[in-house]
Amino acid sequence: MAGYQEAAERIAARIAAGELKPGVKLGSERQLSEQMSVSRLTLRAALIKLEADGLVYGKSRRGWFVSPPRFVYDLGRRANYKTMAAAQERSAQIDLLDSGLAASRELPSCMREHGLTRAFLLRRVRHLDGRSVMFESIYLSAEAVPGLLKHNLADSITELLRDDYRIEIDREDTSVRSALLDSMQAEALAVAPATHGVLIERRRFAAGRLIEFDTEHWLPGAIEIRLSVEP
Amino acid sequence: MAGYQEAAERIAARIAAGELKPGVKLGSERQLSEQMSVSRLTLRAALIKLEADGLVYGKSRRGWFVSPPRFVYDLGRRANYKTMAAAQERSAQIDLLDSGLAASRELPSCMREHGLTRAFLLRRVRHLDGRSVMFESIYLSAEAVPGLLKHNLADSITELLRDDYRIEIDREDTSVRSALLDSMQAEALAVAPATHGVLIERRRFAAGRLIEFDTEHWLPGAIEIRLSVEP
DNA sequence: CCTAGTTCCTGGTATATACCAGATTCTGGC
DNA sequence: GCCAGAATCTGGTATATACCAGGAACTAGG
Repeated sequence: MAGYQEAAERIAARIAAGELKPGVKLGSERQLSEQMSVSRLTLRAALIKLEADGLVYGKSRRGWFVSPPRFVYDLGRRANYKTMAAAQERSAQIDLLDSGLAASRELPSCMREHGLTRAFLLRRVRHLDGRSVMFESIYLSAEAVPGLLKHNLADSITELLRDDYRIEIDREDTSVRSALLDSMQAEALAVAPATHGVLIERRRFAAGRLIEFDTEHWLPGAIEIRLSVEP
Repeated sequence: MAGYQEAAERIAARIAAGELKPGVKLGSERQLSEQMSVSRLTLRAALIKLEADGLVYGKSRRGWFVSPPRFVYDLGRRANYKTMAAAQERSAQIDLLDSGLAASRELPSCMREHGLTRAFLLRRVRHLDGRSVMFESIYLSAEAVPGLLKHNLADSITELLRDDYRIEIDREDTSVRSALLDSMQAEALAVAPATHGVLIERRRFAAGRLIEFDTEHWLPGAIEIRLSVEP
């Protein structure tokens, strides 16, 4: 009786008991598998399941760690990332990987449907307590934000639109689903290729015009999405 | 050069080309792995990745199938499941697995915090085009809905509350995250044990009182959550 | 023609083994 | 004491093999 389910339960129990604290690195896979008398593949299966459940997370070729609490992403409140993180007593950081005009080939179809032909594309990685947890691609209508690249692009885009361009977002369509990370995203987040994640897509409008299209790939154990509605 | 990534791409290409249509069963794992000149484990890894991306789905011990389009779950519109499914031209069905008073041990903590001591528990499975896609556990405050078990529990609970109990939900707190299915849920949905899924939790209030607590475990490839907000 | 029981097939799980490339650690030279 | 290069360790991937229990298909009996 040495299945991955049992191995997962034993590790989960050690975490629940407080024996292993968030951020702590588990031993190496070979080491753990020997300790628990299972093969390395079985141990790996257990870790991958625990990762999907948000109890541990793996950093590619760097080991497995006990997960901190999920970041709570409130779709209702329009607070920016760093403010939300501060409210949860966590440190946040945004890295700009890439910025420029999107090639017309790679213009998202939803922008083309709205008659847009040119857009800026930003690629960013968001960190939480030093860990990279989200990869985002932001498309901004080039007509709406001329000279975008001269601005600070490593902070809240909402605030940039409001303060520098006087654009107030008045509608936001959000979509959430499960999706794989492509190789660029996986590498940027230092996770195994083809890790699965939570994909949030947002279309943001001002005065009926599509201003921004945004895809956010979150590591699945790192986020919890919340929403309060009053019909 | 025979990795799971390449195998996944080849299968994805066949689906994208329309060669394999939604609902169609792929060959057996042994058969496919031989065709593609990879080991069965490698082929399985490819299928599991494709499943996380929503292109195929596995039914435990029954094979792998090409996924139909995701069910679009609009959090904003308060339409019921069957209506939403009909609008998407899909057939929906709800099975009641279990109903009764919840043991006080298994009363969810959020209900206890609201001073509730007794609740009904319903377990249901929702189907889409004949495929089971979601497992839900519904806790209803026993004070709010006396004699609940005499009613039809295989249809919209919202409508039951409104029509039979004159309870109008005026606030709904929703939470979405990634989570594993437990063995009961996996069995009811006919998927492999410890499959990962999308967990939607809802707390529903009427006149400031918690009426209902609901957990919905969706198969990850079967659902897309949408929301439109106008600040 | 329908049913019950047997057989075969399938996916789910487990093992041992191997190799690669990126991270980390160690070590020798300056 | 610092730095660059080498050796080592680690996770990621791939193979072959094996067994089990649930599903599906077939077959024999009514």
